[in-house]
Amino acid sequence: MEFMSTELMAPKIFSSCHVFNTPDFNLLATLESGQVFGFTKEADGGFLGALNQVEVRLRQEENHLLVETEGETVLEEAVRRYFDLDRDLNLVYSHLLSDPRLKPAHKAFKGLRLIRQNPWEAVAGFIVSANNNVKRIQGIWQRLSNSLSENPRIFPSASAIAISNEPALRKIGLGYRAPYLLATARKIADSPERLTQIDQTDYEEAKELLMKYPGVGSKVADCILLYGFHKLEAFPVDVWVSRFMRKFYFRNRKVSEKRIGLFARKRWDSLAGYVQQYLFHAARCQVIKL
DNA sequence: TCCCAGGGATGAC
DNA sequence: GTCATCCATGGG
Repeated sequence: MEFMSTELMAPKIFSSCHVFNTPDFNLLATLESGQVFGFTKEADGGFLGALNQVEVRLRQEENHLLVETEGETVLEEAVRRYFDLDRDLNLVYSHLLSDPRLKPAHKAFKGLRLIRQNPWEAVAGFIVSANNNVKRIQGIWQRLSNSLSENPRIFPSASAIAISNEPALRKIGLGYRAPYLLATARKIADSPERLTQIDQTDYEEAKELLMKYPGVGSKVADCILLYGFHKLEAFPVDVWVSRFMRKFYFRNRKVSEKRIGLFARKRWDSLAGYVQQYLFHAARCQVIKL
């Protein structure tokens, strides 16, 4: 499969660097916890990618987040909003610390924050994520950007994918997800307002609306609601979350993903999505043994 | 080689 | 409404 890795591309030189005071932030955990697929880690620990369709290099030095961009294009407010920097995480921590099963996740990943990414990118990314692994999703993300986007470092728009075709998407490696992504891109290119309206819709109805898009089932819809619309009661139940929840809260009984979601919302209420992110990352990284 | 991965669509019941 | 089966692909 031929695709240009970012390392082989001309090295990007950024002209300006913005510094953010971030006393309770963990960039590494935030970007490596499976919320976004478009950032590639560099040798010095920095990350190259795009934030709101703007190329950036991100780096953390102790209590400072450094955002390199071309010109003065990055708005202060946009970055704070993207990384949810103005949230007091102590409410999340109180959930994690009051439960011995979740404590290791706090210790390992304190400062992990939920990202508010572009809704379309969340839709596309998590359609690709179905029965897939993070490494492969990232590769597909890069190849979609390289082959279908005007700027190969930025993820293609819905319209750009809409004018593609199934064989091209299969060649990129989407497999059986190719027709799903294509059909959904075309629906969203046709009426983008149907997607953006979800922002003002409550969780339950928003989930139903999202599941009308091909390739979007219950779990993917929850991911889109959590990472694309910042609806924090969303509790995506993938294989890792399912294992964790069954082992620690359901005595290893087999329970439906729907029941797990209901249980989580009852227990952690409007912060269920945040708790999920910590426990998913901890389970997947084996910080918590399952 | 087999197993697994941030599951969804479909059809049977 | 729930449940089994099938679906591409590549990393481990």
